[in-house]
Amino acid sequence: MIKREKAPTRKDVADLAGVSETVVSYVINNNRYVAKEKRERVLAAVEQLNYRPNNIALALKGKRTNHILFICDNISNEYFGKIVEEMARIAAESGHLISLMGSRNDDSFVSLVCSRVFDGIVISSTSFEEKYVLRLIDTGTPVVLLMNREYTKHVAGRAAQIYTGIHSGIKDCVQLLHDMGRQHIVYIDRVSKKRHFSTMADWRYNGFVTKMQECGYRITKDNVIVGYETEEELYTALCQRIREGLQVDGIVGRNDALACVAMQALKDCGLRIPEDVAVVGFDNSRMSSYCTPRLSSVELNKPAIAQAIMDAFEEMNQGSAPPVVRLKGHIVERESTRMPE
Amino acid sequence: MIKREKAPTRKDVADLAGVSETVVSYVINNNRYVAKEKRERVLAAVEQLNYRPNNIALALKGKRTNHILFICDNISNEYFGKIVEEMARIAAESGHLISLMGSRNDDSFVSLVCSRVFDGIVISSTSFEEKYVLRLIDTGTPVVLLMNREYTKHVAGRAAQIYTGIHSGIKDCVQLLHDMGRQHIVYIDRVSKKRHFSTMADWRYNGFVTKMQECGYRITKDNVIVGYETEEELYTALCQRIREGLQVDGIVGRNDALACVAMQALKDCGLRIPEDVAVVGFDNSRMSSYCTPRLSSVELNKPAIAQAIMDAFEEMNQGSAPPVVRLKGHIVERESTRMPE
DNA sequence: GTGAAAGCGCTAACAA
DNA sequence: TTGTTAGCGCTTTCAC
Repeated sequence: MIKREKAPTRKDVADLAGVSETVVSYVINNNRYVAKEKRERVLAAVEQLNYRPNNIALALKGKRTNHILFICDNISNEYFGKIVEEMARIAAESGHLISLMGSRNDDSFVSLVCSRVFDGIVISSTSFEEKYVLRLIDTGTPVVLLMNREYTKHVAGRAAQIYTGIHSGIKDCVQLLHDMGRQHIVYIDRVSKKRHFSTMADWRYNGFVTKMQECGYRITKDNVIVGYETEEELYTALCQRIREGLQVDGIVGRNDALACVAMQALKDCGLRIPEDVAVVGFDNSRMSSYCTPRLSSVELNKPAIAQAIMDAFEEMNQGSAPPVVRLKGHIVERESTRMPE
Repeated sequence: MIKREKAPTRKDVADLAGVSETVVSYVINNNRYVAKEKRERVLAAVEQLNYRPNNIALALKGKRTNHILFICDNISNEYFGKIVEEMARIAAESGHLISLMGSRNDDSFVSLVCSRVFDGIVISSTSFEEKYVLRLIDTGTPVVLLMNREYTKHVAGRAAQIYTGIHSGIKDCVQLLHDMGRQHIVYIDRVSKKRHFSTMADWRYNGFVTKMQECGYRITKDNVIVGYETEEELYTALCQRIREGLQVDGIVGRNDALACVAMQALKDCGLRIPEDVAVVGFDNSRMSSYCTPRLSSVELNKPAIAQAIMDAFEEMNQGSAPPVVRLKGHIVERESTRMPE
């Protein structure tokens, strides 16, 4: 029951300009010589009718759709929004639309995405299954992966891979706390309704464990807080564990929100930040400058990430092999790790 | 140079099942009687080839695209993300994709959106120009407007209108401060590179001014903080104005981030919150529970908004007139407005 | 109950 | 230099 008013078609333009549809096509695409005078008539008709080529018809013909899709875990995370904003800025001149979509781990979601046809798909999700990634790649659409996690060999060489700096970022956090002489460093892993546990395939978790070992720390189950479904639950559990004597003088949060929850728990247990416990978050989101104390946090280079994504699509469309890019982030230090004089 | 591997088409299915393409179509759409045995062969072929109808071809035929677009001002605002999440949850069973896109105020953006064809478009933007909204409506696509601002008569009846509770929410803020006996209530308006000034067409500004008058306050230029390009600039200016003796004992922030900036300025000027100045924000975003003191904030009913949007599309697709829906939010009170005993 | 054929808006051989 | 025409994958009369 969807009725659309008839947008002007190529035929309308042709009629108005008194030429054949083909000529219109040539003028629009600028790929054949057309008599100057006819060309001008066509352009005038285009102008007058406010004609725009129908993207859908183009897509059907196997042409570009001018639409790039960004699939993420959590659409309300400002990190993704910022990257998409940057991408949109870059894409504005090439005439691409960028849209952001939350992932769903099921066949019908993937089928829908496949059938809708995009010029490119970027995936930044720790939970989106690799088999689905492969199905997307199989459609022939250029795919860019933001490497939050490891993928198997099946993906290698078939999709662009951008290492955003997550791994080294988390390592920097551990280094920072290590440099402060902290002995009991604790990592706050994701909260998840599905009780999703991180493995070494997860690049944050991996970075933490790897760096801890490099720094000579021994890792026990007390070094990784995991298994809670909500932030409230995490808060409560944290308070309890602290009161029960959990040894902790440094915390690395998987993201800023979790770091903030941890800070809340610490403060409510009478611990001082950073004197008793130093805390670092991840994402450098707005809340890191608004919480108390202000939170040190890893800032990934979002403009560079966005640029790398767009460049990767460009290259792949030229026929090059999917590139692999390695970027780095840096810690923005604030009060939560800065000892008062 | 985009090459896609050939996805199975209706013809492949027909060949495999040994029937005509038409029969396949009938089976898929379930709109004609097909001999049971043939139907099963078709279904089997579909299964075997993992065939999915090509959405683009459907769209070209004027069918649904199963894709709804949400256009917003600021894609990294978690408010939009939450609404889209809810919409996606509702849409999962009807098989719709929802995607979020930042608006751009120019012809080419609108043309691109028009030509891409969506089943529905929701617009929540204070800056997206009405003429562009009208162009979108003119394509025949059902449009839902989230009423952050006023539109002219040209839009009325042609697009669904959802009043999210912004207007009453801001009024509630003023009421709350009024009830606390505050005399000098200040509204922090948006920061904007373009030095965009709010007018009475903006529903937050409008709500503030209206309610202030209803409560009998006199409004001077000191009651509206406006005209700064960045949050830093706002912070600096605020500090200076406070030191110069700005009269203020209540603040309403256009959003949580601005309220937080204001709190920072107040604290840094030695004022106590809420004793000296009570502060309310808007959006009830995560930062409102992480800042110090925790910020009271207006929570809009995002699940209800999402439901209203999806219902509106449903109705419009049934051929009903675009509905008008009025929702309400409520203030989540926290420390920033709660006087200690 | 089923199939042939037209056509959605567009591009790209191929002919003229 | 320009027009004719055959499709891209699909739906839907309209015959059979």
